Amino acid sequence: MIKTELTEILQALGDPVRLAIVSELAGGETRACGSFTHLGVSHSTLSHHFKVLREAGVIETHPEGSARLNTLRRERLDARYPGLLDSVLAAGKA
Amino acid sequence: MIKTELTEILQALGDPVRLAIVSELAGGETRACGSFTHLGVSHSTLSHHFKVLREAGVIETHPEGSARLNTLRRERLDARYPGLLDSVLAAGKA
DNA sequence: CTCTGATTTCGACGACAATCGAAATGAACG
DNA sequence: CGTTCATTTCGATTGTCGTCGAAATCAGAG
Repeated sequence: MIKTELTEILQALGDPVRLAIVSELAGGETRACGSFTHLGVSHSTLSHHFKVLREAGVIETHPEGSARLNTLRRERLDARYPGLLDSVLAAGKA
Repeated sequence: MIKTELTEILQALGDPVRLAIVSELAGGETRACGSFTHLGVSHSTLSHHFKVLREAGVIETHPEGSARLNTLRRERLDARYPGLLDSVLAAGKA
């Protein structure tokens, strides 16, 4: 299965936990990894999902003190795939 | 993993073969299942992918003579998830 | 330097997904 | 009804995915 960049993004967003993460990051606020425990998965699983989103180019992580803050790479996604993120987020909110 | 309707659609579109099928159906033409052999997978695999797309509500299949014609359920998708299909198709074309 | 809190990596495991070939189904047609 | 063509289902295999707990890493505080 030859995975393209687009299918990788769609696949990354196609998991409920990851879609919830992206949805919560969509407000623009940067959030630490540890603030997602309410999603009901363990820390190691969360870390795995962050890695998938990072490798798909959906989020980026930069260390800030002892924690790591995650932000949505909205500009990059909007430039490369116009409207995609917005429609997914709008659909997820409804 | 509690799969929602949206994540099911995103996951369905997150496979290269299925995205290619949807892309080719986007012209509006209805195509028989058998006309996708150029994607490099067997008939049974094609049938499986059509089933996934059908169950996700992305396409519909109606028998026409001895063959089955597939069409994209564009109106339904556009109504439920405005802009989603268009942005995915535009991204896939670029 | 050690302790502490936050995150990642490491195996491991069960579930699911993509794929195939072969067999079954179904619909026209002689 | 039997043949033929198109599609689906079946059974099997192989690989990937989501998940966990435990161990490793890493950055700051004492």
